[in-house]
Amino acid sequence: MEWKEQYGGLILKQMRRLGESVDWSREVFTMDEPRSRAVATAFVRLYEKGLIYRGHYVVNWCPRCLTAISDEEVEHEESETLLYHIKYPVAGTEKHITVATTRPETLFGDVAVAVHPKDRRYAHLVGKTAILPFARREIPIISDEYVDPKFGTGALKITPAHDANDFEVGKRHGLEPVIVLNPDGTLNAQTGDFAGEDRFAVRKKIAEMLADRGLLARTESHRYSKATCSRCDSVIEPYLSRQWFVKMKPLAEPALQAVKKKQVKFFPARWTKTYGHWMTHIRDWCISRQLWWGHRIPVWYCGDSACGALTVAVDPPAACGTCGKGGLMQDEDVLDTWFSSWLWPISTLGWPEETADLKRFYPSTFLVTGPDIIFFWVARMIMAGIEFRGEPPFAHVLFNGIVRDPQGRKMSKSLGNSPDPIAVMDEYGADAVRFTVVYLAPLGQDILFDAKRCETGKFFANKLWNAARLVKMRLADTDPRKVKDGQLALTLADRWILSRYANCVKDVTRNLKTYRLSEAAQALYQFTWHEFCDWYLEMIKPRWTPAADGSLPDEKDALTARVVASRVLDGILHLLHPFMPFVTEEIWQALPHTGETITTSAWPKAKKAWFDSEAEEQVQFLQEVVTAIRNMRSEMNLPPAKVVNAVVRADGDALKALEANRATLGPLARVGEWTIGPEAQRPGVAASSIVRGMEVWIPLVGLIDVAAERIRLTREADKVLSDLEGTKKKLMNQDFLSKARPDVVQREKDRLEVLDQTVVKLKKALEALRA
RNA sequence: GGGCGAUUAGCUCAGCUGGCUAGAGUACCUGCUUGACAUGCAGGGGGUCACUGGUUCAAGUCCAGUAUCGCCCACCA
Repeated sequence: MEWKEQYGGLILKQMRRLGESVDWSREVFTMDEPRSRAVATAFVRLYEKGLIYRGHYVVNWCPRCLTAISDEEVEHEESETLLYHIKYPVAGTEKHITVATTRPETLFGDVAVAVHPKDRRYAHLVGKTAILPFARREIPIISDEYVDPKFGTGALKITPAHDANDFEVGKRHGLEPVIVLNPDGTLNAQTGDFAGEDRFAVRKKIAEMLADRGLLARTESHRYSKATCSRCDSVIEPYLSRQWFVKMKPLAEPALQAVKKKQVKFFPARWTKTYGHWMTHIRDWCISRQLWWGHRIPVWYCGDSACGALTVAVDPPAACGTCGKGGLMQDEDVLDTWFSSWLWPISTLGWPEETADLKRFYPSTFLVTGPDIIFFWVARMIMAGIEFRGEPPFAHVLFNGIVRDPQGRKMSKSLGNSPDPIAVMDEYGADAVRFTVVYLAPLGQDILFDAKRCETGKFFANKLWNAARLVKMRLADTDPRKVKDGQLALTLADRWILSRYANCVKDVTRNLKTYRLSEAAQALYQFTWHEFCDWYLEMIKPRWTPAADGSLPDEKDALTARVVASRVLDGILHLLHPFMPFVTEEIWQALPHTGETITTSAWPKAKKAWFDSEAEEQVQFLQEVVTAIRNMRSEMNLPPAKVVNAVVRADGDALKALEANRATLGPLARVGEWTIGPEAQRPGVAASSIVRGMEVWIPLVGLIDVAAERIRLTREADKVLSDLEGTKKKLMNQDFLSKARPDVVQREKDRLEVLDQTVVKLKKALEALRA
């Protein structure tokens, strides 16, 4: 209980700090009374259905934990060991039969030597007996299909108590198993002089002694998969003991169907294959543990040896269910922790009582977890849900990637490579950590996590904070909620940001629906920073920034900017809220808002009217012009403070767009005077750039670095020429023209035209420099 | 032995339905005390998309195979 307070408390603290959205009033503990009752009830019901049984079997035994563990708790690792070829003398002859084993120390537990029935090499020995070295026991030489004649010597020592397959072979031949190990992995009294010594020490010693007696034919190195305990890393011993098991096949079948029929859907879908494979090859689940911590097995044994019956019950029975006598003893073992975990979806809702919660909340919509516990937990929850409630506990399962350290290793206590989440949050902030981790983790992909990467989220939060600060400041005492659409006059920039925003809403919402959280986060990051902040907030500065005397260029225009900016910001806050709950709530509260908390306010919707491809197209063009001018300025080493003039030769829509947005473009490109028109001429010495086939010049008398400009233009021309070549090639291809989609063909044609013009004009610009 | 993932800029990775003239963050170079933000702004260099074949008008994207790394499963001593 102390342990629970300490570590359970830490996890809860981390959850609160991370801002997890949790109903804290429903916190329960796996060992509390209602949950214990659920566990006992499940056991009793399965027992009564004949799905739980007790028996002697070879199980995975951990000599350090001193308990049986399930197959899932065993880890396998490719490893190298020695394969010992040991000669067993054949009784009554001078001959030997040589067996191959990796564990010579278990020879004391041998009860037979087996060969394949069709193996001619050994046919004459079947029926004879072999003499076990040291043990002075004779054991039969038998034949069994199980033996692989091609492995080792083709003769197999049979040790039923310490090998699951040998156990089966032994059973077929009516051979009594001999246990030679103590629970702690030392040899037992069966082994005479070796009793009390560790299995690995004995292995070495036996090998030496066999060699001394000429009974060790040879050793060879052998690759095998080493089985270790997932908790303590000790080498697992197959060990014959009495344990409780759950019969899995009947439970697995409906659970397998539920996933096949998409009643339960996995994200990413590939895990359904893993699940399906495991479910089809499932083996019975060993649920008893020889530990002190856990739910006791709800089984009582009659104290009367004449009766000896067992009573299985949820509540401790007063008397034996068979003979009615008292003095019952409860089973000493406890249950595998997963035996309570698999009931989690129902036990937390009050099962086995038919509670209101259970009726209302079962089944739930989805589960988030790691793929490393798909068998331990997910599969078993589905089985338990169907078994006890008649339907699966959830519709969707999201499998997160696993967070690894920068070297790609799994976070583990022994490596000490897992950062303390609280410390990371202290350094970067909870929102930053949340955002960064989601941003970095594509659906189901493991991520290499370095705390330093949380800068991404931290800087982003800072950016958002400052953008909000600007909006709040410029909003002055305007309350955008009270402004009617009719009071607004949307400019191109406004239409553009609303359109981009609508796209962003669509994108984020769609990605969230399919659990592509990282893509949703990236879309938000991109939109917020590089469209809303970098462009929109810059574009509207001339409109809503008051002069020194507090006056605005145009009241209606300023109002429109205020309303659009604050609406888009409000939308961003909502979309971002699941990723960064703290900072978004804080900002939202500081701005005019409706409702108590952003958490429960409505999720943004993209209004159809906002999608405006014309505005997007036009602004994109203007951005290209601005970028071209910035590029020229930068390459010509013109300081940002230096205001220059610009000349653009343009006509048609381009001309209109430029004319209409002079005031917006000026500050962005730091251009003072614009000369725009179809007849505009290169102004003598100038830097030039071609945007969509139109020439843009910056007159630079006395300022231009001719050599630098020539290099820049040449580089530009090279790139355009190679693009041009590719495009030409495509358009000369008859198959392309006839088979490609018409819009694709048209796009290539348009591109060709623009590129052609660009090349011509770049060449002209280069010539002009020569003069 | 089976299954699954990964292989794209120096590094960490996006790129879902094939149209990419291949992106982001970071690192790097240049210039900026531009009245929200130097946790910032602007500009720039940097990639034969592991390899080999195939399908297609068109492949980072689809198919087959190969290689390397990683994970999971499997009762061959």
